[in-house]
Amino acid sequence: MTETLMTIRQMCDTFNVTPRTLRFYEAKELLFPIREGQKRLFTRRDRGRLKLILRGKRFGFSLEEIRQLLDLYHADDQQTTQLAKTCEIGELRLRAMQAQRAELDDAIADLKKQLEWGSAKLASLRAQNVAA
Amino acid sequence: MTETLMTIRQMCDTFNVTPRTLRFYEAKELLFPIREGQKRLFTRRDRGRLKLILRGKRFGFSLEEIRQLLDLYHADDQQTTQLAKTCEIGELRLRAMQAQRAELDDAIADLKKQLEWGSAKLASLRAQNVAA
DNA sequence: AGCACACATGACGTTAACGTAAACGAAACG
DNA sequence: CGTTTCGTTTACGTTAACGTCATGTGTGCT
Repeated sequence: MTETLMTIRQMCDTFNVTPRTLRFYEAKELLFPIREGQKRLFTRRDRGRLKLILRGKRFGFSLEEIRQLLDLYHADDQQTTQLAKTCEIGELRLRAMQAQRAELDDAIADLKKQLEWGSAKLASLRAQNVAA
Repeated sequence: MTETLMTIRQMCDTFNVTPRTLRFYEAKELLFPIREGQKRLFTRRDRGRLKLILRGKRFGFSLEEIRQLLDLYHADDQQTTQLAKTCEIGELRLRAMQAQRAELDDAIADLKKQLEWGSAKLASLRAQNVAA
């Protein structure tokens, strides 16, 4: 069975982050480990959130933005109004991401073209070198 | 005719950036405006580079990474070895971008799913409210 | 008891990408 | 000629996301 509670070290090993990072996320209210005396114990919920945090970061979302998204992902107990608001945020974020994907596609195409040009140029330069 | 040289203010208005930004980019050797006395005058080449800089930034590329890409984009006068190196950087960057695109697609799919779930939940909540 | 070890809490340091303020030169305008 | 208007340099301030001590505490071995 996957232990239901994990120490800070187990978390670090599992997700490859430092203790400092986990404490920082707690301070920023992204995680809510329970306390056993002085020590932190991370729940299954915390692990779920951390997974999403790390993915969010890979796209350059700020921690603050991620916090808003997390609210959306855990909206089970929210009131209607609150849920509506978080959905709205999610829609905005979705559009932003789609726009970003479009731009990314553009940039990829551009870069590809440049690389082809570069290869061609390289080929011609090498040909010259051989000739000389 | 598009003026071949632009003042810092014209640049700012055209690209929606601050003078500080342009001076900063010059200090970082991303732009090379010529000097008329004390003042900067930006060339067509600077405008091209700035456009690419701004696009790069939208993907979270650091200015340093962007500088390397710019070298690739303006490699006409490079030596073979240098060109080969910049091409290599470009290839790496391309793979990174493609990977990022894949992750972005994943995240978009996830978010879409969550939003559908949210809408459904909202609908059922509203139905309850009407019933009550 | 003595000691290592895991964890905790400050609090200051770091990097990137500018913002912002001070202090000055040149030019254009009334 | 005085003063806005642009522009310049120098330099310190700022935010995000942690890193890196310094210092303190509770726990389990031996």
